[in-house]
Amino acid sequence: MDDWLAEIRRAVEARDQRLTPQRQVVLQVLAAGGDHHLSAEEIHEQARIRQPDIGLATVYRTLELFEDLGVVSRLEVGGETRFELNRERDLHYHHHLICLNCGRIQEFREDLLDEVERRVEGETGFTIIDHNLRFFGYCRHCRGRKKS
Amino acid sequence: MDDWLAEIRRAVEARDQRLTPQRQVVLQVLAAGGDHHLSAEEIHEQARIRQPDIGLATVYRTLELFEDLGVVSRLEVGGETRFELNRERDLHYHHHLICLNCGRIQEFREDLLDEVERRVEGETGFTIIDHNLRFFGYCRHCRGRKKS
DNA sequence: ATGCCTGCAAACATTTTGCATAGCG
DNA sequence: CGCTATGCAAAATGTTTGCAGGCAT
Repeated sequence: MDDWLAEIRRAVEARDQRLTPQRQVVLQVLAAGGDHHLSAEEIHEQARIRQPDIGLATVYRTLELFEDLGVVSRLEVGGETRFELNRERDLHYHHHLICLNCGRIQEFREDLLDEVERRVEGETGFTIIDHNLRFFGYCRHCRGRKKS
Repeated sequence: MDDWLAEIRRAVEARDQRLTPQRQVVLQVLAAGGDHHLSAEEIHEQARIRQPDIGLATVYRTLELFEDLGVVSRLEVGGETRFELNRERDLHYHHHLICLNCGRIQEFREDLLDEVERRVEGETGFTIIDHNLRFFGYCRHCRGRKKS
């Protein structure tokens, strides 16, 4: 099961860097967060439960490292950045649904975008590396009531 | 031709607000920007050419108003927010291609997303109001050379 | 010892807010 | 007048950086 952690450790050490306790804690927090997309501040808060004097800057630096490694990806929403663990290989094909009322973010897996991507490349001459699709609306719970 | 401006004036006045000189200048700047997506700072800079003592806060407040009215939309990219005028009615169906090298943003019109949207609504119970699709890659000019 | 890592605080960039004043209707 | 709008400066956010010390090889 910690094949997972071991793999990340290998990737980190391949860059002559270390999977320190702080970095592991950040991973644990992200993993425990499930499908939640946490802000740096929230990750920091959670991390402090296990590692009381971890600094916010360390969290940011850690997230940056993990993003470089492809372990984590960032999602900019409403002026702040939220982070998620990339659990599968097919991270390319998952999109976000953002509730305009409660702010909750859920995910959706989908593979219909390849076609669109190819059309865009053909028509514009742009070489596409990645995409990012977000839907805004109201989740099941917030349906009907716009304020809450 | 200024059917356009008149329409916005009507929308503003319908809220018991006014289309002041400052607000008009912001509109002019956005209109002159063509397909460019300007940051608040850039809009402020341009606006000052015509209206030297317009304040940055006014620009922000104006952009907020116009966003409420659906006249302007915002695009968050790389930690900063960029603004664009919604020229057509079908603003729903235009997406952005962001060059990872030079940062230039171009647009692409597309209507293939309705299908995806309906599938998402069916499978998740989410009510979708809007979406936002961005492609990241290299534009024609930056192809090949990743640094420049 | 020589690296990478860390916490802290300061620096930064962007956006928002408070307030006194100005200006339209 | 009453109410919206403005400029300015201060405050609030969110993120990055510099640095002195710490820790693991």
